[in-house]
Amino acid sequence: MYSKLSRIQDAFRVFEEIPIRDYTTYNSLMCGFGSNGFYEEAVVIFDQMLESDFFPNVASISYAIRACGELGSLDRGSLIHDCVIKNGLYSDVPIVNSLISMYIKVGRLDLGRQVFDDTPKKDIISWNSMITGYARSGYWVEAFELYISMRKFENLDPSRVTFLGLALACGQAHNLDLGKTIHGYLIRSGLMSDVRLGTSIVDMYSKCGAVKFARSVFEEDLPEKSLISWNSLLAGYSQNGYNHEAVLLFQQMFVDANLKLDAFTIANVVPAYANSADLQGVRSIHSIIVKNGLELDGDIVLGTAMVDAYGKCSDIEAATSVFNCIQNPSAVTWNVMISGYVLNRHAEQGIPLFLEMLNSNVFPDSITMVMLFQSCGELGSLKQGSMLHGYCLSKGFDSHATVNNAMIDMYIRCGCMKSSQVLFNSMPHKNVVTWNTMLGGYVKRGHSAMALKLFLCMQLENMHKPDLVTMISIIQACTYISGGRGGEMVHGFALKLGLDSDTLVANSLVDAYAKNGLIIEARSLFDQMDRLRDQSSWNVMIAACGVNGKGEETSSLFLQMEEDGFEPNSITFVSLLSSCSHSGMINEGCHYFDLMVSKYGIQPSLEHLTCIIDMFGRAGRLQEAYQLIKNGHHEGSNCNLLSDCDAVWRFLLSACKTNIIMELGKLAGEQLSRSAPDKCGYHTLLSNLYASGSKWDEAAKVRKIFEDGKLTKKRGWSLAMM
DNA sequence: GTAGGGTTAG
Repeated sequence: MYSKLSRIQDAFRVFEEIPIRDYTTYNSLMCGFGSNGFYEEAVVIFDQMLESDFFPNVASISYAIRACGELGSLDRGSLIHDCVIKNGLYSDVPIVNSLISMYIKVGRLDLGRQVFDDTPKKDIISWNSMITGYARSGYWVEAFELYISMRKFENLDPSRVTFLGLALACGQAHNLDLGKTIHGYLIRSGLMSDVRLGTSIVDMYSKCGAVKFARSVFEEDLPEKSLISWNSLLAGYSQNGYNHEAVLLFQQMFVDANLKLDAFTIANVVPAYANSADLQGVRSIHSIIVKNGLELDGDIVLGTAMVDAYGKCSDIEAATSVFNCIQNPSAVTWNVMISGYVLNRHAEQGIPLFLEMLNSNVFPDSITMVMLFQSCGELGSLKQGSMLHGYCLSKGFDSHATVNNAMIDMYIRCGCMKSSQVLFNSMPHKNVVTWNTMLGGYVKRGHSAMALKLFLCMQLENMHKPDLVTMISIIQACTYISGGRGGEMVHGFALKLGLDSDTLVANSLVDAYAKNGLIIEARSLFDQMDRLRDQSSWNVMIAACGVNGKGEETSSLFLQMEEDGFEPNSITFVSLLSSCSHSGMINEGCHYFDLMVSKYGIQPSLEHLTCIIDMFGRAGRLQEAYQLIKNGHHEGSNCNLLSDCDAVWRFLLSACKTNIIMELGKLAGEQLSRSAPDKCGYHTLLSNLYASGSKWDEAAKVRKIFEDGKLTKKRGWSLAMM
């Protein structure tokens, strides 16, 4: 009685007090433990039973097998399996079914299949368990083969559960065609009115990325919707990048009084907020979690999603604090935490966190390695990266293509092209990302010719079709090869590969033509783009005019851009300002700067300010640039670039040197000596400024301070070493 | 006594 009321402690107390026990006592207690999730306890009772006078009967054995499956305990499960064989229970179908299910739950599909093949008697449950087992792991071929055998050789009719399994197989394998067939069959047989089956079809379409179909099934085919139906559609939106739709659906669910949202709902909507970098949204979800009494620590998936969300929204403190709340972080939790640190410019936390992870006995997976290589690459830490490379070899992670790709990227970022090449050449199973990483690496490091050579190899090998990412890298490579015809060449590639109608590719091509000085070709391609144009296209075209000295064309482009409904962004103004600077259009430049701040409310960035300095510098009117920035338009903002940003001062100082403007240069030098005394770069700049103005004494003085500084440092080191 | 729809990282 107590067991059925979920008051398992009381049940156990009563059990302890019963002096004379029989099968029913043991079985009902095991059943009680099992159905309340106390599998460990169920197994303990089973052990006690073995020691007692009552040998377990079929019911107790099947309870015990189930408990082993839930616990993931292969060893215990196999022991009971032996016991089943010894006692001649192999002809009991439910026992055999429990064994199949247990092996599948502990992740041993092969052993489950062995039992399935060996057993003389099977029923629909045996077939369904095996089909669902394959389906969960995405082995749709095996799942369907079994289904066909079942119909053909056993003449068994499929049940609803069979179709749940088959729909799941299609979803896991992203097999949309087969999924549609199943859907059609369910409609014809009138089974779609079953909420579970209908929901499994929504889920199948969601997993196949066909969210429109998922939505229409949800709306039209489901006469009755459960919370799971809603959650399945929400997952479909969220996982396929339909963030806005996911949020809207969630809000609809939130106001619907008949729905009591659960951890699945929340875990599904969180990535939608996270991927649109909506910190407010994530915070509101956090408060919903608290209000609904859903513990972040209680559901590891939800907790992990929250850590990830805060990380992606740049609130690393909140991410850390959620992470610290989680008692038993999973490997995924550790992974998202490491990733959060890398994203938020704290890559140095990667390795220490990894060591902590190992300490807490959570085994890292291939994604952990990918994250750690990212952090080493970000830090340029070749030493840590190489050590991690060794670790991967010893643990067998080097068999994962993604890990190898991350390693190649790490070596490239650490400036070690040789190692990345060796690794690349040694990889037996490359994928398109491998090629793209290596290609992109050559481009980033300025080895355009090598990139083109590799691109040729890729096509000769003919194993992996170049994709958009390949194309963008190749366009960039061609932008900087000599002869000026790189743009045409790469345009040819894009046409051949059928990638020319992609906006990103077309934008890069416009840029490539422009940088090769072919402004006419750039403009003509830009005009052809028509509906393909996005905001970035306009930015690229404006910049293209700028570098080719066509400053006057930018104003009309800017007007057209606004007419076409694209609002200029920060990058647009960088392009505009740099174009004005190249064409010596100071008045227009000032006008755009003013427009940017007052009309569009965009805070000037370092790039904008360097354009301004460059623009005035070219005319020898640096004092005005200084005034503009100083009096500028950033009053009231938190960040005053002139007092906070050394880079602006350094750029100003450097411009003063070129223009031999002593007073302002000195001012910039003094500012730098105050704000960045440890960085010696400014000494050189300042002494060069004095030297170019023939103020040799001052130049020498600055140099002396610089040399002395170095000397002190050296002395400090020798002292420390003694 | 056995099977049975949904969740996180790249």
